[in-house]
Amino acid sequence: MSTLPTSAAALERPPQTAEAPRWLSAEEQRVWRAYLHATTLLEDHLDRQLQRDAGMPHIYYGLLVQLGEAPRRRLRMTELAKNMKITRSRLSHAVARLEKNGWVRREDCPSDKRGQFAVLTDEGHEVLRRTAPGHVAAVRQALFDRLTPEQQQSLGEIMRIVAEGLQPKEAGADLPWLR
Amino acid sequence: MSTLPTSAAALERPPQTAEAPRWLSAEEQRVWRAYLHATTLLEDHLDRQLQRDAGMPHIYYGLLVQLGEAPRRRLRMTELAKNMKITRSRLSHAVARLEKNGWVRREDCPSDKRGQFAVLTDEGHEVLRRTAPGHVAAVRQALFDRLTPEQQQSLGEIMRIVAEGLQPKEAGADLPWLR
DNA sequence: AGGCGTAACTTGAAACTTCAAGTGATGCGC
DNA sequence: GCGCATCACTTGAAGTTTCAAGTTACGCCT
Repeated sequence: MSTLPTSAAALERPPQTAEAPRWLSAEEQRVWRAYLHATTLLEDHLDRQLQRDAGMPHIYYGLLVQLGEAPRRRLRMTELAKNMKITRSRLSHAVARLEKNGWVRREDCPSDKRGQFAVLTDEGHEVLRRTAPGHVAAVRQALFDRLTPEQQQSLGEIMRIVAEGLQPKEAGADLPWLR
Repeated sequence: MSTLPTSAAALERPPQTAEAPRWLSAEEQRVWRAYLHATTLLEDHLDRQLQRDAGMPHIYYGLLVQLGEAPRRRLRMTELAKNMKITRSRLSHAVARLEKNGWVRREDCPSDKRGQFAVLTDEGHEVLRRTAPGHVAAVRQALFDRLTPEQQQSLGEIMRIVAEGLQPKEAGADLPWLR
């Protein structure tokens, strides 16, 4: 296909900029706005809740959770970034901050000298233990308590589909989505 | 109630920290993780799309859209912040940046000297006109094209419920949620 | 063994957000 | 018409994220 003459190529690629854009219908707009409102409000809500009760934003808390669930409470940086859907750069800065707090420690990977483990410290584990109940309560109150079981299930399906669609096509390949 | 003896008060307020926290079930966790993954990936995706094609992050784009839809292409700062579910402070900084780009202009409110209007400039309108099709396409591709009509409807309902729950209880009152 | 493309991770600066404090205006009670 | 609590908005600093560029190590190819 890429070897076709340019004129044919131009024909087969109807310039998207010239196509009449398919605007969102009134109903689609309502859905999209609701999505934006709900996600902004919820993120904001949980950020404040955790900043207040645990001294860190929501995503940092998520990092500790990941580490807490991992074997030996440690994860390679790239692995952790992948689990949390964030860039390595962002993770580097975040771990640096968590390290200053004494909640995470870095360890060299013995088998690959480029590699680093992020390890949950005992202090980190303790923070998690202390603040997890409050956080779960906040999530329940804002989300689960307001939805019927059917809605919860539906939400799960929808979110899986969306996440799936935005993720790398390849399974075991490298991580093209990580910048 | 607040005048009861402390012992009774202690009784009537079963210390929430002592209650056995209702952890998320395995299924609830799956839903919650899917939600977090999808929302992070989508936000990231749209931020990149708009940064690339319009030179601004998603939320700044949203501000322009709001202004574009408003009568006389202008909105009071507080109104705009409320529509977008962000704090006034954040909006102040954002508008300052958009002003530098020449996409928004501030105007004094004649009837209330404290007030400011954010006004969409012609350049701002032009940017919107030029980049809207691409953005709609991105939203469709990431979200609507992947969902059945039933799922779209369900998503709308769910998100309305969640947003509703996180918003100020009072209708016409002031804006307690704005910090 | 020596290159060389790439992987894993970090860094610094610029952009953005949050937080607390600050500036004037408003309007209401007296 | 004078306080004074509140409102509308801004500001600066500290914290976080992005972006591009950097460092070191790995693995493969010859």
